[in-house]
Amino acid sequence: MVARDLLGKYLVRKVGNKIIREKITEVEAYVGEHDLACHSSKGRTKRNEVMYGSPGTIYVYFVYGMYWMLNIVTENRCGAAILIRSTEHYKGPGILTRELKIDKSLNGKKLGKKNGLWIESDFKMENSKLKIIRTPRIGVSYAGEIWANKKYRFLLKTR
DNA sequence: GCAGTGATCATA
DNA sequence: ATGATCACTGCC
Repeated sequence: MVARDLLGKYLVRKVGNKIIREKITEVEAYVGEHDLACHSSKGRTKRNEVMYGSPGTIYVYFVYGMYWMLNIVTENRCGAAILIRSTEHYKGPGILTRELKIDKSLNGKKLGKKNGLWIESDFKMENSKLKIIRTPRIGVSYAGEIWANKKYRFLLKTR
């Protein structure tokens, strides 16, 4: 699963001359239209349009009148994506995007240096076994018992 | 525990 | 046009 692969990698954000490099510690998987917790479960709309793009596309959306959520599309045209929930220093998806200055200008763009947001891997991390914890996803109780309880949240165990 | 906040979507 | 909902956060 792609969600696991993102854990321990570095999310790199360049804004102006500043580069922020943050280790990803928490992600959630949203696996497609059949996943009732996934935005694409209600079909294709203007908001979730970019989820139907190709892997590596950035899906950013706005919730609760204040927060941007950062997702990476993982599958070709299935409406599936990974939510990046937190990194080493930024706990929580809303704080992460606030600190990294991520907003809808990145929506629909591809990960890559030219767009100022990309993923880098750490050689040491690739060769070490990561301790990963799985739990149900956060804030998706509306999805019904079956989908709300799926263990699609992945955390890096730090000690 | 819950208020704040505004885009988005369904209903009309 | 209106109203409900929301992949959250911070303060109680």
